[in-house]
Amino acid sequence: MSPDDQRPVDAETALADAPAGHKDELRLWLRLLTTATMVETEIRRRLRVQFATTLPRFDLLAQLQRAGPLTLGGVSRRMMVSNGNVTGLATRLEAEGLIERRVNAADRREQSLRLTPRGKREFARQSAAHEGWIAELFAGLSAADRVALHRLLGRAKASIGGALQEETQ
Amino acid sequence: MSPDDQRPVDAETALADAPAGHKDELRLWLRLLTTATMVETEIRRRLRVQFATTLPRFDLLAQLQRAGPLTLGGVSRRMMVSNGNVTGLATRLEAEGLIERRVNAADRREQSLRLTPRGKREFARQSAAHEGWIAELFAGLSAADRVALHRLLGRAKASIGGALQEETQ
DNA sequence: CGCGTTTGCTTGAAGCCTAAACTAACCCGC
DNA sequence: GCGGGTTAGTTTAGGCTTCAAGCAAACGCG
Repeated sequence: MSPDDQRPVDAETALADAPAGHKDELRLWLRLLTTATMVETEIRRRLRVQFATTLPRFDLLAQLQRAGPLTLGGVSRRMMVSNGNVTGLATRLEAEGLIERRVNAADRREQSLRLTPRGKREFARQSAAHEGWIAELFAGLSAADRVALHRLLGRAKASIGGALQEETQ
Repeated sequence: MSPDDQRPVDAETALADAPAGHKDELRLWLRLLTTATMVETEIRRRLRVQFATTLPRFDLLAQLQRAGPLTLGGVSRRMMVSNGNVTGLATRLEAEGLIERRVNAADRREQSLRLTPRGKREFARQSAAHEGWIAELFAGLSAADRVALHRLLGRAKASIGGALQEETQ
């Protein structure tokens, strides 16, 4: 039973010790994933304990705040999630009185979502805290490193986007 | 209402156009998140269509393959997920005949998970494909960029880890 | 020895998420 | 106008995930 090391071991550490091949890319991917997961988990935790909300709810409010009234489909595309997902999320947020639905008279298939006044207030509080949390988590990175990282991630995104394109074609 | 732009818009593009403050870090975080999400979504999709499996299942098999027999708790720590999560995952994988549970005679609270022969074969196939997919997605990045990105992500991880530490103390 | 604590795992309730099937509304061309 | 195709949104089934509560085994210490 391998007395089993008890300290927390992150996925990357556990996985990265493999032989040769494309292991280079694999290590990069694991580190990217681990980093994103660490931040995401912490943000979810803080949203839960400090605001009794969740990341998807917060994200949906953020879309409405920044892009004005949106259809469900618009939110779905922006959040990169499925249509059905947004339906459920919107239902819950509406029930909580943070957003409201309004059917588009000109095209009755569509409905636009918008923040209620209460939703605006609530999101403003959450958003300010959120911005601070992110700043705090990345504070250990120099400004130059942040810029460099941002640039390299841009290239990574382009690489991935390109690969996805080719696949479709 | 708002004829609504129809092209896909990723979260980052949609969110990053905000005023001043700690927006620097926020933009970095959004790009990091978007990049990771793009890869993850594609990997999930390919696992589903090519192997009729899911990412968490694959990850659990990967842990067992690379770290030998593990307790549920060991898997939980390595995968950075909750205990209850692993219970359900293990139940499904056991039902599919890919792993087996074995109670530790010396400590009957513990049970070790290990791959069955069929699990080993299945994972070997999936793993080879997975490695290729990752290489493909990051192929547009030069070796130098990959190294630099890996290094910067290491610093980001350290920054985040540090912030989490302080919080606890 | 015995009792309180810790540890490993399971359960239950709730929410998130997807793909696929479906409904309703719109559009287009005849 | 009307039928075929498209688009917006909902529903359903299934899986993933968490937290919190709970149970049983083991530990530790008086």
